[in-house]
Amino acid sequence: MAELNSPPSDLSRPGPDSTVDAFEGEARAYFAEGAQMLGLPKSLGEIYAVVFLSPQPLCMEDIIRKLHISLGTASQGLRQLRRLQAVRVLSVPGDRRDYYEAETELRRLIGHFLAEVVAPQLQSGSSHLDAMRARLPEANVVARSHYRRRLAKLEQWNRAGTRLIPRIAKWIRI
Amino acid sequence: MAELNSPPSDLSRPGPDSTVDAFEGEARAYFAEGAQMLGLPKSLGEIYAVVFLSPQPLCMEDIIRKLHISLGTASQGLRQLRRLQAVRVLSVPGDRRDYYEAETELRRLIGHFLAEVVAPQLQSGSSHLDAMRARLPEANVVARSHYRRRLAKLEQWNRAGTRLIPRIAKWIRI
DNA sequence: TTGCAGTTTCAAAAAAAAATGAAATGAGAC
DNA sequence: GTCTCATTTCATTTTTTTTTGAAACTGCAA
Repeated sequence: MAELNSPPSDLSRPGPDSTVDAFEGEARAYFAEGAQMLGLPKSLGEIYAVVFLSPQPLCMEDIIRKLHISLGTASQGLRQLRRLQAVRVLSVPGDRRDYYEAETELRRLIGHFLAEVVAPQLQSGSSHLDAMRARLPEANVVARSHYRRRLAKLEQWNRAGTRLIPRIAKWIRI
Repeated sequence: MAELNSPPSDLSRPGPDSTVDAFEGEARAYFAEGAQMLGLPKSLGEIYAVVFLSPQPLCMEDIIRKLHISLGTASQGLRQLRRLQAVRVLSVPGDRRDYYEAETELRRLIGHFLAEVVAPQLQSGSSHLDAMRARLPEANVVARSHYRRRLAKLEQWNRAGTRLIPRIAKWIRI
């Protein structure tokens, strides 16, 4: 209840508020878990949570202050979020800081994730499959046809994935 | 070329063969990367690769010998693969060891992954959202409606995911 | 320019995740 | 039932990932 009308050091930002903190804490946990399921660092999810919830765009310093993380973590986390286009960068004239706001369209978030994370994975997979085909064991006829069948199955998976990816982004409605 | 006709210690298994090794090495890399993209341990992918490629079912000892991993890693990896129903257990009468063969139907692999990994995540997410709704900041009217809008968006995502999951498994063709 | 706030980088530290292997457990051959 | 060997468990070690923060860099305001 301390500073309802007395901002802490910056004019326009609200001070500590226990209901906001509890609410934000849940949101951070929500996104942290989501990030981890996608194989991304927990801190990435937390940074996104803070930007997602904020009514105004935030600068890096705001994020550091809210999450008590280091400069390095914030900088690298924001870099990744930018790469995934999960945040947009805004420039304020007369202020050299970068401000961030969240991309909140699930359709776009998924589209960028597919393009930045899944597609490269499929491409790398495809290289492994090419290498496998070049090294098909010569062994005996029975074994060879077994390996060939397995490889064919993997190639089928990879092709299916490659064809599907561009379509999924379009199918998403929300 | 050493032991083309002289199995190493077990009658029915082929000995070292450099073309098989190179082929399998690529397959292990393929599945290791795939596992990591799904947030699963690399060793899980490698174990699956070995079982997936093997013409015969393998026992744990076979896997340990092929991958040079410890008993504990093999046991825990197989436990997870069983949980995901990515491998099936076979019993051979008169042999107390368990033998494993791979589930190779992508449709089923995806279905089990959705059920065992994604669905619980959505459920947990849903709890966080409930907690958020119970803690909606009371602040001023403008802020409150902003938070409410954000929360509604997350709830919409979660519902979409929950509705989608059972359908995806059916849509998969391969 | 020049100075400096804002940002990035990166070597080192900390934390988290995974692997190890010996001891405990347990299933099934005998 | 007993004994053996396959498997599980789990405290410890190793490896990998993430975080930290100080130094280098950048580009804008003055």
